[in-house]
Amino acid sequence: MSDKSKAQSTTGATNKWFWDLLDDYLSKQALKQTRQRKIVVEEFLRLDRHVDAEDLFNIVRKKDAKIGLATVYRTLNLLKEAGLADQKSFRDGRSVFEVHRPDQHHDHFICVDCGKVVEFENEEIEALQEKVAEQLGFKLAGHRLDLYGRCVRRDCEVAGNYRP
Amino acid sequence: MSDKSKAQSTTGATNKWFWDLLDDYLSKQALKQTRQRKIVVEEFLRLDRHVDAEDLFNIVRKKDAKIGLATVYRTLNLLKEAGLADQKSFRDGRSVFEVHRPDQHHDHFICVDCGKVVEFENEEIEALQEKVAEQLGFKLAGHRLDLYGRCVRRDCEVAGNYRP
DNA sequence: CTTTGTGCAAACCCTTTGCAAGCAG
DNA sequence: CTGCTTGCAAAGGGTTTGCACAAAG
Repeated sequence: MSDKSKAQSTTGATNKWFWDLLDDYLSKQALKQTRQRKIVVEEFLRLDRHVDAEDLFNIVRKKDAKIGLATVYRTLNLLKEAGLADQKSFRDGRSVFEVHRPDQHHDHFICVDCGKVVEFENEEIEALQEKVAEQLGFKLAGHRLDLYGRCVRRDCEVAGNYRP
Repeated sequence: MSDKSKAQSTTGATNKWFWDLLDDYLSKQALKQTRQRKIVVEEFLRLDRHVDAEDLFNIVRKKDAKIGLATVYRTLNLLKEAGLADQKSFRDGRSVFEVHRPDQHHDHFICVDCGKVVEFENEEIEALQEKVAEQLGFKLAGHRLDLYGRCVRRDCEVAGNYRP
């Protein structure tokens, strides 16, 4: 568990790297920069947490009521193609997206009672993963680690709503 | 990476514990033992690997052409309720089921090119997970670890077909 | 201008559900 | 007999796609 909060800013200021990579990708693929894309990405970055398409859609439509859900999906998929976002599916059916940080990967702890998600990072585990991959004769490209359990909160009484 | 092959048999012989628990569950819940359920569970156990509902359906219908896909889904969900099977979703939309082994949990390595899945187990990682959970103030109940990478097989050229 | 992007709605895909008929207990 | 189960088909819920119009380069 290291200092995971240092590099992240809630403002868009430190996200220049993201926009740079995105611009790069767009021009290389001869894709276009549009108002809608800009809004979706801005909000995605501003939130800076895992969101599903509909979450983001509801936020984005406040900025521009005419943006469609399909555009949000298309933009998120674009980011995924560009390697700038990761897609995961925690619960069934619905999947969530989050900014892909090449340097600073984080894993998740999900409370099986209230569904709360806490992010964490552990270098020892990451190192062991590399080792395991090597032993198996694979070249590791990425991973996903979700821990499930119960958080020790008084207000966490919503038992049974979420089964991994 | 320990001796994970020792306890598993491909025949149904060592699966008595499973049937016992299932029978228990059924009678306690006043549910019924039916021909269809028996066939679905038999094949599920015989395969002894992660399968999606349609996979299993295609196998099961060879034993009984009249079994419906819905029944397969219902049976798998029953096993999940009973705590005898785990459900995971590797790729989008489709989820896979596998026998829940309380004693012997395994994680997965998924080739991002050919989609091949290899199971592994690493006690050090598991131990660290406990530690992390404790540090976060959680009580660990389970986990899911998927490693993504490329396998070193000559016949693995199916690049781009699978993105985690 | 040419080509990509957008909105809308319909199409898709996996999974669940309603219903009448079928069986286990 | 009672009520859980099944098959079928239709409905659901999230995601994608076809199409005509809009807009970026």
